[in-house]
Amino acid sequence: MSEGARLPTAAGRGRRPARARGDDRELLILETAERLLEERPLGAISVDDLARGAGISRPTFYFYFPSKDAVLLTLLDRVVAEADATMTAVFDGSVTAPREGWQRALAAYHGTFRDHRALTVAWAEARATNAEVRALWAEVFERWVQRCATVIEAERARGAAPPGPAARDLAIALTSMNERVISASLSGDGPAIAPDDVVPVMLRVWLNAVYGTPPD
Amino acid sequence: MSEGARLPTAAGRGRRPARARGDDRELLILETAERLLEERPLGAISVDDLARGAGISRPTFYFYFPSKDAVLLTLLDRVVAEADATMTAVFDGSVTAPREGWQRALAAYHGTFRDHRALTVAWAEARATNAEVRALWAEVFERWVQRCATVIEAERARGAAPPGPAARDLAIALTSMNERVISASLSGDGPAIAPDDVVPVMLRVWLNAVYGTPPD
DNA sequence: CGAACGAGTCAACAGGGTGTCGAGTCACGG
DNA sequence: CCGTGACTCGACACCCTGTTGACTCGTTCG
Repeated sequence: MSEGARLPTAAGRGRRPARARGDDRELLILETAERLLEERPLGAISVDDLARGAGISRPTFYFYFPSKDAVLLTLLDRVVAEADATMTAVFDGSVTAPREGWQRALAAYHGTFRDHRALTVAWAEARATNAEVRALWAEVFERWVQRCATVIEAERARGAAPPGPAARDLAIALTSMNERVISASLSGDGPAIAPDDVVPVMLRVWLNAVYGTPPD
Repeated sequence: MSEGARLPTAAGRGRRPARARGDDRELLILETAERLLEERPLGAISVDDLARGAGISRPTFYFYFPSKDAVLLTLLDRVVAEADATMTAVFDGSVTAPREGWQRALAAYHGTFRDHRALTVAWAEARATNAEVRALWAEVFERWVQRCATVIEAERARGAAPPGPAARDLAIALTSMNERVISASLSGDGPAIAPDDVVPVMLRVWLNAVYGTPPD
């Protein structure tokens, strides 16, 4: 099917369409993966499904990716980049009140994952069995923890927050909460907080944990 | 191997050793599973491993359990029963101070899972792919949430705790934190809180979330 | 032009896992 | 001794993964 399409892409720019076909296929595989993940869990998607979805045979799939998980990893790298950008913007943005700063950070965190529901759920699933996925998550988690720990220490230093457990431990505990609460809310199994209440509830716990009775 | 063993068990009691052999085998499979889980993750254990570990062939395994996950489920049922017993004891026990009550509850929660590290990690892994495991966990989680929500409401009613987010939402958020923090601490991948600090840190977050600046 | 090359492609295979079927064995109770 | 029910497993059907080797087809270069 679609045999007639003979690299009409980027024709005007001329000069060597090298790997034009290949890039298309790669993209198609990624899109197929994202599409299939919307309708069923990662475990129910085979390499053959991805290959056929992209109009190629299974062996050809392996020409582009070393495994099914590698496709997921590529997809996740994008989300990670997006999340990092958002996170940096939020942490560097001007904060008038502490409450507002934390609120914005939590909303950004929540928003990023909510915008990629299927991917987030698949991520959680793959983390259980794939070491690379686990490592990628650990990396993201660690960055978030460090930023939060830094802020908590700053708040303590300027006397806005009382002393307490090691800032890092507190950050780990609270970030763990975020992760699990959001994951449960998105995957929909088990008791979960209603989507619209996720951020307010988390915010409340964060503020209490960092400041005791919250400011304002 | 061990062919010579000809049901010498329960010989004195006489009268039909019906299913004596079978019960042994079933037990042996469960023990094998628990033993193998100490040394490698669930995904790296095949039905054949379980069967050979119990000295039987793969088809015979299916006489006792419908699948590998069913073995895990049986193992988990025991832990759940134990956890429920502990939990009930803790919640019904006399509490002199609120702080002490929560501290005891969190320590019990943490202790139950720490005492079954391998099983807890396997549980988390299986939850990603198996609906029954997910359902069992949801049940346990829900019971814990309800008990906590009830206590939070009682504390608010008697004026010990200030109003805040729906008690149930707060309970879900905090229980989610427990789950993830303990799971990370036991599985050892990614940033985690040191084992001995898990309960103190969680306690601090719980008290702040429920009471604002904690009592005492 | 024609050989050489590299990207892209896939049928066929090897290997490992799951779950099932049917034909057994064996110890009792009638 | 003959059934019956617990128990056992060789062999099979299937599904999935990852690899191999041959093949097509543009491009490039002598």
